[in-house]
Amino acid sequence: MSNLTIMDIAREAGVSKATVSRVINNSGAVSPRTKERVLEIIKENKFSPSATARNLSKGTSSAIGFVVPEIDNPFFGEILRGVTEITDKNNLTLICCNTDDEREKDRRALDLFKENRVRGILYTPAVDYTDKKDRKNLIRIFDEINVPVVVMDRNINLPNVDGVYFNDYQGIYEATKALIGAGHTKIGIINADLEKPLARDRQKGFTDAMEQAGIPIREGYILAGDFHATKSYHLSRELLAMEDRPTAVITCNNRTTLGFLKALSERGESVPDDIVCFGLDRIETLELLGNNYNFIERDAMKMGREAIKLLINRMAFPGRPKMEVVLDTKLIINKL
Amino acid sequence: MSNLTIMDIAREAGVSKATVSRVINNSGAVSPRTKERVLEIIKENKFSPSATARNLSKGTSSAIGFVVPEIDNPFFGEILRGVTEITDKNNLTLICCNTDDEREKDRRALDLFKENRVRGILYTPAVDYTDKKDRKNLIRIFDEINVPVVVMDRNINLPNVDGVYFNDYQGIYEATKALIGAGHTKIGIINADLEKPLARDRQKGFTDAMEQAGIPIREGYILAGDFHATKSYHLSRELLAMEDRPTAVITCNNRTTLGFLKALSERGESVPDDIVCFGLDRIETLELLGNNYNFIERDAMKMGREAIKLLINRMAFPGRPKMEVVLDTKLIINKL
DNA sequence: CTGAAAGCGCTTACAG
DNA sequence: CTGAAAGCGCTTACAG
Repeated sequence: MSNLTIMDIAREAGVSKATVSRVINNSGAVSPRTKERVLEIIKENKFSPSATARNLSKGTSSAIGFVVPEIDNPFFGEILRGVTEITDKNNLTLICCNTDDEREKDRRALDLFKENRVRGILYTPAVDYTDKKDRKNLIRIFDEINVPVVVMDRNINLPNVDGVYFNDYQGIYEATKALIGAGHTKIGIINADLEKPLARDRQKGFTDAMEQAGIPIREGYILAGDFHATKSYHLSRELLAMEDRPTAVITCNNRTTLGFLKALSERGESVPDDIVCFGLDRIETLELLGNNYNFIERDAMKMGREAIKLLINRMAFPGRPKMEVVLDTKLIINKL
Repeated sequence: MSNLTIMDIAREAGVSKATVSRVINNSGAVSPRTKERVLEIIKENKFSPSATARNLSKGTSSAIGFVVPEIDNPFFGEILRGVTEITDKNNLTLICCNTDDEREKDRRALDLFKENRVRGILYTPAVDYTDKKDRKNLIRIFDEINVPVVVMDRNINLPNVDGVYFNDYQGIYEATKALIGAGHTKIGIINADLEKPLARDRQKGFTDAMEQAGIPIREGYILAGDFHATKSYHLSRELLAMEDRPTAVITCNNRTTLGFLKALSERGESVPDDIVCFGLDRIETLELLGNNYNFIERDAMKMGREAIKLLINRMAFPGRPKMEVVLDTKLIINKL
């Protein structure tokens, strides 16, 4: 049996489609008696109006595009959870895409959103779009889609686009200061490619803290990987094997931390006795197990909530100036 | 500037809407010259046809509903990843919902899917629907929506509905046998409420293996929690504090394992020296760190892939008999 | 090979 | 308060 339509309901209620529509939307004037009768029949038949037809007719849509690079990374899982918490309440539909950090998939996701005429996009870029051409291209695509966009987590400095970011600079800066305060001077850092904005930002937090304390930075202690565990693991092995190695290491995201801890445990060493670790992001498993690493906490669920709120706000006020929400991080210190 | 329509393209190309439509869909006959011209103009204008209008017109949809209870649990994150891998290739749109294990949200997700006239649903139930009334209700809802459904992971035995499940029974059964084979006789198990089908299934794997080996099962070693870490933690504390405690413990999902390991590490004890642990599901973090627990591996990404394949197949062959895919698990043994 | 027209299931001025 | 009609942006028989 195919789906009922508004026409079926109208017929059965002995009214016109228009009236049924008014009842459904609670719009216009409908006499109480008519309304009741129509509602009754709708209920009886478990009728629910087609979102597709409604969207076409109204020229709007209830869909929000959501795209993240690694949907199986709990960090993004939590963001998504924060988002759904609010979309659910607002009757918004989430179209989810996963890009595996590939530009091509990023592109396809945006095409999909365009075809579906989404009302807004929650976007964590797959790559950093530092390449001039890629960047121009991306900006053009957003121009074409022409709906509100909120960038999450990875700030690629798009003109006139809202965003929600963590204050990673501050997090790393404070973590570094905390280590220095605890007497560490030989501090290493495992970061990603320092050409990339995200990595640069974090690196600056480190450098600033070190310079302010008048502590020289040793080139050999600065490792530039790619934010993934494997790379971090290999870099960490080298670092840990150095003759004169750091007494503390800062890792710049949760994957990096894991790579480091793996290299460490392979040597039969552990934190914080053999070396101190200060990581970015909570790692739930380790925390549960009482692992003594220190971390900079970032509330991903909150990021999700803020992002969708920003988007909804922008949908309501398309003309308002660009807004960026920067979420503070928090140091969780176990032992330095 | 609002979106272009097929009419704009038609006008500019000097043809009718029908022709443009044929070009877009590669359907019907269009002269090569016309086709080329139309394509040219489409490209120039970055035109992409409205999925909404197309869906309404064709009476179909490109959307698949995806609903899981805990989107920030990496297990479901991986399932989702497996799903997107295939939907991306088939130009299917994923509408994601998160239910937090709440029946009410489960219900709302299905309503949403109905309104959006999705073509199919990938469904992990929020609750087990053992309650007769709830169950009837659910079946009725699916009847109303009347599109293919594939249940994932949690088998609630819906009549005539496809599903993809792991062979948890076999996993636990083999794990238990492995423990017995290594000489353990005092084996505990941390499971969920044994009234629930999921838990019962796992429990049976345990019981069967023990009985076949002629080993008596001690009531006190059987803990029934709820598949969450906190509950497991509390139960584990009691278990570990017993005078005559087990030498090995089986934990029935990743959360349960964490709760157990937490209770253990709090006592200053660790696996496998103080007690052996055999868990269901890999825990990436622990593995990376070389933690010596044993686990039953379940390939969640594969579950995602199989589920969407089953759904696509069912969409193509609506009349075919019910199919269930049961994925084998695999023992990963470190030290028993 | 191409176009005019009807239709998908709604919404919304407009008229009464 | 209610309905007839036009329109949203497509697709698809049908006729030529």
